[in-house]
Amino acid sequence: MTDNTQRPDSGHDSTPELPTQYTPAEVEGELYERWVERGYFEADAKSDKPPYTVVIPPPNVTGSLHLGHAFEHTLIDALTRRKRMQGFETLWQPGMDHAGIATQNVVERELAKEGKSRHDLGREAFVERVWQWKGESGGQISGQMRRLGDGVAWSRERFTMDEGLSQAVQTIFKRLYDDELIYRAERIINWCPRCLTAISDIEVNYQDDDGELVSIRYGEGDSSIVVATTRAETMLGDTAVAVHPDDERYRHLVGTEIELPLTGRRIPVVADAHVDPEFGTGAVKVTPAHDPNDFEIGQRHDLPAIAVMDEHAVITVHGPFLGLDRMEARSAIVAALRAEGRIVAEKRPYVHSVGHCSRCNTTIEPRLSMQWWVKVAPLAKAAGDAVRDGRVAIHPQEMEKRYFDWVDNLHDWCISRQLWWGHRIPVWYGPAGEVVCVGPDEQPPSGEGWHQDTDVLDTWFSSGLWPFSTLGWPEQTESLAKFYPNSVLVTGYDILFFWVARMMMFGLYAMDGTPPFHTIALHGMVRDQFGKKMSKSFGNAVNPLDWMDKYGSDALRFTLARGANPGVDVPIGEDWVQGSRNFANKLWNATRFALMNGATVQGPLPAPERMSATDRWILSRLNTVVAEVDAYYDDYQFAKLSDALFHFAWDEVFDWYVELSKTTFQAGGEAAEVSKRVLGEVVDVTLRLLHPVIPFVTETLWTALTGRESVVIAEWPQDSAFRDAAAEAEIAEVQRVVTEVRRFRSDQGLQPGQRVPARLTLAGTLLAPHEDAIRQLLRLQPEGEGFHATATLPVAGAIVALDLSGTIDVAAERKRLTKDLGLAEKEKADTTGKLGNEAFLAKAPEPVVAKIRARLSTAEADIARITAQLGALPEA
RNA sequence: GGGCGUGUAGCUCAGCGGUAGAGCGCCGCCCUUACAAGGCGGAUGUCGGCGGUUCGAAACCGUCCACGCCCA
Repeated sequence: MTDNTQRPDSGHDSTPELPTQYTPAEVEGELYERWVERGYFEADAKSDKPPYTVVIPPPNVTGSLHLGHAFEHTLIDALTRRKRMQGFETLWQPGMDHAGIATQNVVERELAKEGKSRHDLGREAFVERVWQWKGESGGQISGQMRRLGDGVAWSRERFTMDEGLSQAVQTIFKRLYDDELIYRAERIINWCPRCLTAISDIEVNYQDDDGELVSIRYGEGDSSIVVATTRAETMLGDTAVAVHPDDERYRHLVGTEIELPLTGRRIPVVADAHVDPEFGTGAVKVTPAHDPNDFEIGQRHDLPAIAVMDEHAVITVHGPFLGLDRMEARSAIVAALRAEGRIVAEKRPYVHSVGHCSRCNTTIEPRLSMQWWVKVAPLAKAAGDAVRDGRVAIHPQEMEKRYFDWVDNLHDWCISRQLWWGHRIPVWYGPAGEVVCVGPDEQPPSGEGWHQDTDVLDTWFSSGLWPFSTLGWPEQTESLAKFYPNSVLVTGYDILFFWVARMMMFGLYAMDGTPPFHTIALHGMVRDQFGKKMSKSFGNAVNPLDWMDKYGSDALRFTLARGANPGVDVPIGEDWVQGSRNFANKLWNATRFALMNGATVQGPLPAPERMSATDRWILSRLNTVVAEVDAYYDDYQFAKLSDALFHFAWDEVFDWYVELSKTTFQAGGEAAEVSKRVLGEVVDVTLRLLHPVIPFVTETLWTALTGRESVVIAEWPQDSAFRDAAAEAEIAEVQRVVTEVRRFRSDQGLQPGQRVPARLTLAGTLLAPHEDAIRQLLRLQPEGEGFHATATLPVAGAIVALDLSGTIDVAAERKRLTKDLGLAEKEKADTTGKLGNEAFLAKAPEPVVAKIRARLSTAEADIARITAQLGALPEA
């Protein structure tokens, strides 16, 4: 790794020329390429530094960078850049997942344009075609991550379909199979009739749709029962009607058979405790092959399951409805029933919750089918326990509840997909009904009648292995030994159930009970500037690349970081990005000022005795901020740390320290030399503190200031423990007097630049050493001959007398003073009231009482001062 | 239906038991030699409603109202 020492050619005899405005677009790309070339982001498994490992929840190979990625990556990049500066061997692992359904969809659409389907190509050629697509147009996000500045170890980039990761998949499948945690079973699954595959429960989105609720009379006369349904087409597959066992209305019918309309079939009436007697008529139709609840009722009562649709959700039952799509069939069947006089009631629209495919939004068709499953109970138990017993921490902690609710109530996970793109299930079937699961080092059985399962595995089956498969598992690699477990997983709370739970289950299982990460840091969703969800259809989605082009990557990153409160959604608007750009520009110009005035980082800091109170104040504050920022980082409080740095840099360093130092630099001499070193220190440390969040502008400025190689490999600042409360109090007085007099000047309508003769009486106050600076900041001239004070402002024990040449706006001044007097009197009344309350005096802690006493005496002093000033004003 | 969460300045949000804050926006003055992507000054809130606990409540408890999210 490169040594971060002074470059020989970077003497400070000549000040580097910086333009007056910062143009990010000119430098960002070049800086990033330099960082990568120099290998700053690579991680060495042989290093003796302590490891810090983060995996990116692998983005989808079909995707491109959106604000959600930009947000998450900003947080991860900030964490890892700081750790790298702190001397950790830092690995941020990049890569993508193969996104089975999404990718297959993309390539099938391409084929469709050529008038072909995947079946025209055949499986092998199709998969070949997908690889070709991936090579040409997949993985755009990798390039876009460079734009953002992500410090990832590119040489380690992985893809879930890589050879090594596929080995990992086969290995864990075999182990789980041998442990009887993977099994094959026929159940009702979520079927997408467009994607033509099963999907898992969490890939189904429920939304309220307008449907119809139709009440149908089954049977005849006294033995008829009315059932209500939103899915009339499934009645063709009904094999029972169910009622609650305690329901008096139907007790006499339980055990009898009634006729199922349109079919001529007779079906039993069964009693099942799961039927809600309060809902509708209290009787439900039972279609075991097309509804998960009905399937269970069917199991309990040994009912046949009659499938009435094919994989496209087209009716397969012979008769007038054969070949109709499920929606067409619904209308046709309702019409036929109506013609028979069997429709008792119709409610339309009937709003109810309907499942949709999260990939294509097609309505899910529950379907009875043979699939592969993971038995999650023992795995989920372990995943829950790891958090319960504190081996894994969730930030913010409130999110633990959601995690437990989820892992403690997990259903078995359907992992087989009827796709061609993905990891093919390593199970072979033999001619005599043999089933053989094949491990990665084994030869699959061959010969007459043997064939491999045609399904592939859920993409999450492979991305769940990501925290260790990327490190070479199942091989016992150096990287695995060095970098597992990961330090932290940073991801959105919406992903808790997707990747997080799976990574936890697989990590604990595969790595002998070692969880995949110590900490799960959850962030919110990016929203627009009004807090609305971003969506293409709503038209408020933003392409982060546009904002990066316009304002720079740093501006986007800083805006996102400033909004990042743990687990809370972050709104973002262009105005705010602009504000962040302005901050970067301010930083730029402040550093320019420092360079123009000879700020230096050479040599040790002067001893405190040699420094002015101003120097000691800013160093005291600087160290306080270092400590604050560290605490916020350790608690994943990105908004807080960004805000602390923003305010320290702008409100304290730029607005006050830099302004105060101007007087020092003008005067020259020893004090100026000391301040040059202090200013250099303050800017240097501030840039290093900001670097993890805004890497580009800080790199440019820091290298210009220090002449060193790169801030990426600079040391993270440490709190030197230097504090100077006296200096802080002294500068607070300076700020107070300057602000007071500025306010007076503004009220009096004086132009900011207008020089005013003044007499300052500062003797005996903390302000005495600061007369020059105060005069400079307030544009006060020395009192010349014929000085005549027309306004006298007592503040902080000092007196500032101004000669406004006899003209002062008495009305404006009286108005202001009256307002201040009112505030002071209210303060006096409030505090007097509290101090007159014996219960308060008896029960409130002493520091609080002391504080109230201090406020009272301040208020009284203010009242005396202001009253005197008002008395001294000429009559209007 | 079950669970979680949120209502604080025009907007977006911090604060979570001891003087109501920030960013952006707004008003006024200013191109003061680092910066107009800037400087200085200013205005703005019965902290959703009602009860309670407390010496003291934006904060804690109860309740109501209004939103939002997740799960079924």
